[in-house]
Amino acid sequence: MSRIFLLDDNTPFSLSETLSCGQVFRWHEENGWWQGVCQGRLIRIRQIGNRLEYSGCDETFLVYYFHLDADLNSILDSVNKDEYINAAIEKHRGLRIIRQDPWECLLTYICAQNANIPFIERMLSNMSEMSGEVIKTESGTAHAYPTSEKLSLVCETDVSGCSTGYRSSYICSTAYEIFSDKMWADKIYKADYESARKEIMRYKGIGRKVADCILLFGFQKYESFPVDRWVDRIMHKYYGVGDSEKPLSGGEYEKIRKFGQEYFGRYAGYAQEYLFADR
DNA sequence: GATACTCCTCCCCC
DNA sequence: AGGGGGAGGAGTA
Repeated sequence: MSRIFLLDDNTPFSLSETLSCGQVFRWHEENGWWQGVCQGRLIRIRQIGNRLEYSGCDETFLVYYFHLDADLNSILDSVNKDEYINAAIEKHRGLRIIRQDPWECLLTYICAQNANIPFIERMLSNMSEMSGEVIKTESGTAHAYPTSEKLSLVCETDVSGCSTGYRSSYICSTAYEIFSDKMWADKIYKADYESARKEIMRYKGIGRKVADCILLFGFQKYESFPVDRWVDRIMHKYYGVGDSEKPLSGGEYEKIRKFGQEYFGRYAGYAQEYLFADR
C-alpha cells in the first residue's frame, strides 16, 4: 500500500541527490526505487518529477525526515555568496539535509572516521544484522539500527566482528554512556552549537569533524560546517583558507570551520553539503 | 597548544 | 595472486 506526496513548485526536492550525497548509509537504489532503514522503519520510495510514491512511513514522517517543511530556496539564497557556491546550487538544487535520529546518526559518524562510503555501509549493516530488530514490511525484511542498549550489552569482540576495527571500543564505550543517560539527546538539542559541540566531543570516538556531522544531521544545528579532506581542498581552492597539502590539524580545522560559518551564515551546513556534492 | 604516530579496513594498482 | 600504498579522523604520547 503506497502513498503519494506531491511537491509544489516552491518545494524543490531531489530524492537521489539527497540520498546519495553521503549523509545516510543505509539507503540503496534499485530500478528507480530507493529502499532504506531509519528509526525502526523500512521505507521504499521513488520520485517521478514532482511526485513521490512511498511506503513504510506516514506523510508526517516523510516531510520531517527529508526536511520538506523547510523553504529550501530561501535557505539557498542565504548561502549563495559567490559564483562557486552558486554553480553548486544550480547543479544540485533539491538536495536537502535529512533529519536523522540522533543515536543512529552518532553511531554512523563514529564509523565514518577513516572510512569511505562502502566501508561505512558495511559496518552499519553488519551491526544491524547482529543486533538490530527485524523489520517486516510488504516490500521485504531488514534489520533496524542496533539500539544503544543492545550495543552496550554485546561485547567489544562482537562489534569488532562487524569490521569496525579499532572503532569498536569507541562504539561500545559511547553506546554505554548514551544508554545510561536518557536525557543525553535533549541536552544537546537545547544547547547552542558551541556548547553542544563541547558536550558531544566528550564521548569516545567523537572529534571535531564527527561532532560537526552529528550536530548537522542529527540535531539540526544548520550553522555546523564539517570539514573533511574534500571540504578542506575545496575551501583552499576557492576561498584560500587552510592548506590542503598538509594533513588537517586541529587549529586549521577550526580556522576553516569558522570561516565557513561566518561567510555562509546560519545555514553554513547547507553550503557545505552543496560544495561537497559538487566535489 | 602543536606535532607525530598509531589504530583498522578497504580498494586500487602493480 | 599477493603485496604495497594510499585514503580516511580520533586518540594518545
